[in-house]
Amino acid sequence: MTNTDDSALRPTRQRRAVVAALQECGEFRSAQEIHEVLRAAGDNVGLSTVYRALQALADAGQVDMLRSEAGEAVYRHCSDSHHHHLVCRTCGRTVEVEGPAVETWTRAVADEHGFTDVSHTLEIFGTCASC
Amino acid sequence: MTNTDDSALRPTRQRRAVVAALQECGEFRSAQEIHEVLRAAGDNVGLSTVYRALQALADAGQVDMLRSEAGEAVYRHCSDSHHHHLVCRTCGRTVEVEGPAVETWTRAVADEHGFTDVSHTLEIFGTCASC
DNA sequence: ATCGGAATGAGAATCATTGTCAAGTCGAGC
DNA sequence: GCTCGACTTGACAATGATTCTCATTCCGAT
Repeated sequence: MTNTDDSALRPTRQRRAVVAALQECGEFRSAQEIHEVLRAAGDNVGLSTVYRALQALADAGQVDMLRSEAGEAVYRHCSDSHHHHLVCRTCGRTVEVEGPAVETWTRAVADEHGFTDVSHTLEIFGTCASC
Repeated sequence: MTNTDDSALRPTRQRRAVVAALQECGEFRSAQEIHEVLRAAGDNVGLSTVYRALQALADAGQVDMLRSEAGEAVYRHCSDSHHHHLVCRTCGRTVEVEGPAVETWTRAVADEHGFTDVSHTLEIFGTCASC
């Protein structure tokens, strides 16, 4: 809608660093954690910048954002297609899962009650085999 | 499990007030909002107390807690059975919905990947007919 | 190389939530 | 009805994530 597509995200050193960190890590990480990682790696990136980069990436759909059970925003580099997450609440290991039936169901339920412009959030938390 | 059931929640004036406010309201409200409502009604209840009461009620399963899109914890008095919510993002109207298939599916997916001690969150947001 | 606008960063500011601890309240037993 | 100890409360400080501010810096088209 409001996405003019010429949103023009300038590929700066800092943004590249954030993207790289997310790709290397593979799990959901908070802005603060990413900031730590970058700092540890010698990349000096301001905390505000990390927050801004992550939000921009999330808005652009290049990363997934969800809230941990503690309520913090955590980010992860994911595949493009719509999917949900099965997350280990101990080690953070994440499995992308798809549930066509769930998508269908949510839409049906929303229709049934006259709701339009529907979106949904679904996350599964658990303890993985190795934890 | 850890629930000894003799959890003994003393029914104090403040806790009663919080419960009453939730029941009257019927929609998801934040701790701060409940605090406002009580204060406006002349019931003087400390903010900390409201937070504690809501957490206790949520733990006891007497109210549902979820995070608004802004990330704040919001509470609502709900039926006992496990269910999810279809929430109007304009007026806040809430419909409780049940999806046995979803429950089954989440458990199956978790099992399949060796996850145990599984929980899940599922909320549907949309615009209701009158909005 | 230059210019304008976008991006950065250090720190302050905000805001929900939690912790602290002395004072108040409940209710079982006398 | 009165007492005592345990549970609760509340005013305020403390925490911690996130956002804001704004002067400085960087990007990239000209």
